[in-house]
Amino acid sequence: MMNKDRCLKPATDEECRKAWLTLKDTMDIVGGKWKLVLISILRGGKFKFRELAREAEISPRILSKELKELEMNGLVSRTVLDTRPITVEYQLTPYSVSLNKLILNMYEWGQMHRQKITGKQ
Amino acid sequence: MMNKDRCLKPATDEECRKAWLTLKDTMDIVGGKWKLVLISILRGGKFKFRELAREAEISPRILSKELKELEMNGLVSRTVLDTRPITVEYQLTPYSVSLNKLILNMYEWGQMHRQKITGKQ
DNA sequence: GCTATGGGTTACATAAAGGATACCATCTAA
DNA sequence: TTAGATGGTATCCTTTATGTAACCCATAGC
Repeated sequence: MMNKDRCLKPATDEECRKAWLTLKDTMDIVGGKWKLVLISILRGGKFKFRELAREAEISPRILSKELKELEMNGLVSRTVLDTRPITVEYQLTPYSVSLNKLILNMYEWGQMHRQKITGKQ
Repeated sequence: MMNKDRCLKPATDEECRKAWLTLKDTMDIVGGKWKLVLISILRGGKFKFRELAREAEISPRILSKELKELEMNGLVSRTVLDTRPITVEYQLTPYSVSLNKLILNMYEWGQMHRQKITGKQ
């Protein structure tokens, strides 16, 4: 139990399966080619749809899909502004902050690993 | 700078791009359908090729590919035993421990997020 | 020789992800 | 009235990921 909590070493097949499903949940939300790119960009502030498309060099179709998913998961909010013509702003939600530790970990591990394979330059 | 180190909020496009590439490195190694499943299973000890295939319910073709990638990245070691017929054992390397924090973070976030969307049961 | 087990590989098929292009609708300013 | 910006959607296509089935090689037991 302690063991499981500290290093997630599942003792039984059941536990292993549950652990995997939970990891998969996370991967579904943060994985794929664009999710983390968009989150990174949105850390810079508010963006309109086309601004974001230009910034990330992503096609509108994919951008639309990704933003919907991020919005559904409570990580991004969409605000329609009553301007002429109407504009839509996307920004990170306060909840998205909960990902900070994870993203930082991924970043650190990637950096460490790169140093390891390129010979600790 | 400090900001970047603590919450990875890239200030420039360059930084944003570099951050993304580093995150992508990590995703390449740990992402996909099988990598984390196999790592989870291998936490249980040594496994032979077919044992692992049975355990994970993965086809030999994919298993072979995944194991090669994990091995290339120094996370899994492959040992040929001089038995009749020869057998091959796969196990996690000491280096794989470096992923523990990341995996635990992913697990915790997934758990927390699930509680959030299912209404904090 | 026949069959079984272990460790895979090869060839082929399907599913999922991502991309390109064109387009729709609304509005404004020229 | 035409052109350009806004926020997208629809259609089609390519690439990558994953799966299935059959097969190869070696050894051991019968």
